[in-house]
Amino acid sequence: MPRLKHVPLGFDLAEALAGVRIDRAQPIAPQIYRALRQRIVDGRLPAGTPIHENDIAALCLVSRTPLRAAMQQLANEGLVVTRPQVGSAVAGRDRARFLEALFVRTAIESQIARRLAKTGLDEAALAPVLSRQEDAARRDDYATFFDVDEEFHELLATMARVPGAWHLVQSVKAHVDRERYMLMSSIRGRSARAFGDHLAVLAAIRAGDGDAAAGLMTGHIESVLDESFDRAEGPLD
Amino acid sequence: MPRLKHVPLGFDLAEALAGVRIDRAQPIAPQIYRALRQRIVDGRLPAGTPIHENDIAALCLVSRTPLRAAMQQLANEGLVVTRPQVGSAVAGRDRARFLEALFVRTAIESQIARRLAKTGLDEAALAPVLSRQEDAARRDDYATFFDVDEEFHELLATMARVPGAWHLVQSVKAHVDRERYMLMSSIRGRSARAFGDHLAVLAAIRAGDGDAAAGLMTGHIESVLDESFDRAEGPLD
DNA sequence: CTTCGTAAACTGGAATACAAGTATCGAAAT
DNA sequence: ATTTCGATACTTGTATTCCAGTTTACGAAG
Repeated sequence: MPRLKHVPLGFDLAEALAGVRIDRAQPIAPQIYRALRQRIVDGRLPAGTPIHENDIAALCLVSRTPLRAAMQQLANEGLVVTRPQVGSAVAGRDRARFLEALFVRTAIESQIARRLAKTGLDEAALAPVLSRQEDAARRDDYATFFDVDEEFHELLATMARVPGAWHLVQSVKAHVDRERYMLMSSIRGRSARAFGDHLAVLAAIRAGDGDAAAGLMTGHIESVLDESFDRAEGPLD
Repeated sequence: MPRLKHVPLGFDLAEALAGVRIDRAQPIAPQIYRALRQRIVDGRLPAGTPIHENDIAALCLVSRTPLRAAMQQLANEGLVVTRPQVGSAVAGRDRARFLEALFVRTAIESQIARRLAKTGLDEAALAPVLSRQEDAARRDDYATFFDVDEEFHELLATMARVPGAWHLVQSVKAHVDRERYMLMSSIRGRSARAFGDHLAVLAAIRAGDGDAAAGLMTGHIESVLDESFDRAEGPLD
């Protein structure tokens, strides 16, 4: 049986896909997509894990059709690699792709910061998100800060009237988030630092200094580089 | 029969899809995707054209399965809108989406210019593309200049070591290209002007002036705005 | 004549069945 | 013993079939 080997030791696929609950009343493909994406990002599906459409479909109790739709989107984002008539697998962590994702994020989000410096902020919409961030930062709870951070950046894109740009950022963000998840547990005080970054960016925006806001945003996004990427350099396919 | 009406008068779908030739020896879905995308961009499939999967599949002599894969990608890029259980149609021209696409292009490509100002250019790879541009510009042949322009921008992304970023730009570029196709025939000397823009950007890059290069690139990309978008403001769905 | 209800038919979504291609494993020959 | 050739089995890709939801059209009633 020419199944792709290199399954990371006694790794149980069923366990990794345990918590997949499908709401049959809603479109299935996006649900499968989100479930797989989340599991790839947080490491429950490590790089190199073979993705056999039949197996996954059976484990998730869905047919191959919606699964394939999800797989195609995943492949389009570079999260899985699929060789026709051979098989698919979770894409290996690739430094070049990671740096590209970082490039795209900084390019788009720094431009968003620049624009907001001209157009101004919607402080009313910002306040609740900031308060949640402050709370998470105070408790140094990076797991929830992770989610609130997402909210924050999305809100900025919405305020800049480019929600579609945020959609695009999300499609590459997975590669950044994979690294962030690796680093999450090891760093202390990381939430507080990120929160500080946010406040600095906002201050520059309020001051109307577009260049400064863009630079601070770039630095904030690239701060993930500070915590040694190389340490986690895993094996590539 | 609850088929989506509003077919643009006596518009023949079969004629618009006349030149679709499928190479059965290669994956079908990408071929269908490219064919439809091109026809939407160049106007052969006008905004609002209903896309009935059965009809299209029959006209292209393929099954619905690969067609649906193409449609999903098209929908993801916003080129077609699909209401579940109702039907799909070519997306209407949307000024907001167009401006967003422009925003993303300028954000990424100006950043590419900035980076190249630091890292330098690969003049050897650049030369042939430039010569083709000059030739097209001299003949004021905007149709072929259109293609060479594509090459140029892609080459810049490759030289900046972010080919994936270009892939992302392409996914939004369709919305910009739709406008460009509208304006193509009406403007004279447009190729020469665009070529001049390119030379200016390259000069700034060679001079190592990142800010200037970024600004020139932004101006070049946004030059499509000069030729009155509003003139072609079509009906929205 | 207008409005509401019902039914039919078309649509997209999912599941199943079929075809083509490749890598692996084994056997045979050198 | 090693290398090469062939068969087998598993994979993705494509086609076909089936199902459920929604909309529109038609008819009846007020």
